[in-house]
Amino acid sequence: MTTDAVGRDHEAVSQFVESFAAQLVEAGMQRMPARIFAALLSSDSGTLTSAELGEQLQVSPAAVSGGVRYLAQQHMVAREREPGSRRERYRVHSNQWYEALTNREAVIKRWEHALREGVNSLGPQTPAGRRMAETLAFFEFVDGEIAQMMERWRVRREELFGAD
Amino acid sequence: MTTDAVGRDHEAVSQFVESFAAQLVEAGMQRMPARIFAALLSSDSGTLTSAELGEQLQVSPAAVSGGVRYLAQQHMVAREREPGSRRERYRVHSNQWYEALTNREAVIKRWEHALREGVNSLGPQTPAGRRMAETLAFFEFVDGEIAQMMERWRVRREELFGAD
DNA sequence: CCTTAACTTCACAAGTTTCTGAAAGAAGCG
DNA sequence: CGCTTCTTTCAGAAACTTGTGAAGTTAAGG
Repeated sequence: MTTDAVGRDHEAVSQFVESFAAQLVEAGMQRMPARIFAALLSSDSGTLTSAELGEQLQVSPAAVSGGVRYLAQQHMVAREREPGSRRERYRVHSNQWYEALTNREAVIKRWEHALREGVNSLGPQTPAGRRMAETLAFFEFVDGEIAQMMERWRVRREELFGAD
Repeated sequence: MTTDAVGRDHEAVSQFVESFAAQLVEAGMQRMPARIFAALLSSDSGTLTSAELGEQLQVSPAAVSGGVRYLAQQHMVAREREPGSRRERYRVHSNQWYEALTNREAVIKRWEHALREGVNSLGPQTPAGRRMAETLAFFEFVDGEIAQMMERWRVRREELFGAD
């Protein structure tokens, strides 16, 4: 097993990056953002520069740029400028990225909006309209529940891993 | 507004179907399954035949076949054979399809598996390994919470809409 | 058991997405 | 203020996806 000075098994890490990225793709994320994100996740510092990403993933600077833009929009990574350099570095917030995952706030709101439209188009007293109203109620319910769940997770997390 | 005998506004319904489908697409679903699903959702009986779907969505039987196969695999629709006919009909279970949505059982399990691999590849005592272990714990937590949440929803649903 | 209606599969064409190289755009540093 | 280094934008090529028509399969009903 080929390891570097700090004992990192590049081969195994790269394999993990690709397989985790594949899961993200399956869940609907675009390939390049997924690979970039997985690479960041498996870096010890949680940060990588654009050049490091390009190197590790064997892609052009343009691809990194595009992928990072998407991730930043989704609040899954933060961009930081290294002081005194034109180098940008991208960071995954260890204990916050998966909160972003469940924080589908915007997505859920859009669904709720579409469903409300549906209830109106179909008529609230039609069978289809009633089905839709029920679904809408479900999303409203889930919305509130998720917030509470994340609260419980923060408590739990502290128990398991100590203060943040 | 053009309506049929039972007062359905085809124009408005079709518009809803397309806009709801668009939301599903945005959330990662393929276009054809999304459109088929939205059409089923907005039908009063909750069922449509292959021919009806093709007609309403203006697509070939082959496209319907492919889309339905996907939806059936995801347990979002059930196939029923009309007795005494070669006609198949597809049904959305009004109060169960969105449970399927949250029932990402298989997806979550695969993520957990990938993360476990990650912890091993990176080493549980490395910073990256620890980050991954924390994420894994999060998914395990969510897994259990969702089950409880759905239980609460069933109670809530009964309050709101009566027994099923 | 043959006919026929219905669904499925498959090869391919059209459309879309994704990545690249090249050029343009910022920003540190002399 | 201009040189240099890094990032972004953009047009186009390559790869992938998606939907179609046509052929193939299944099963009802005579």
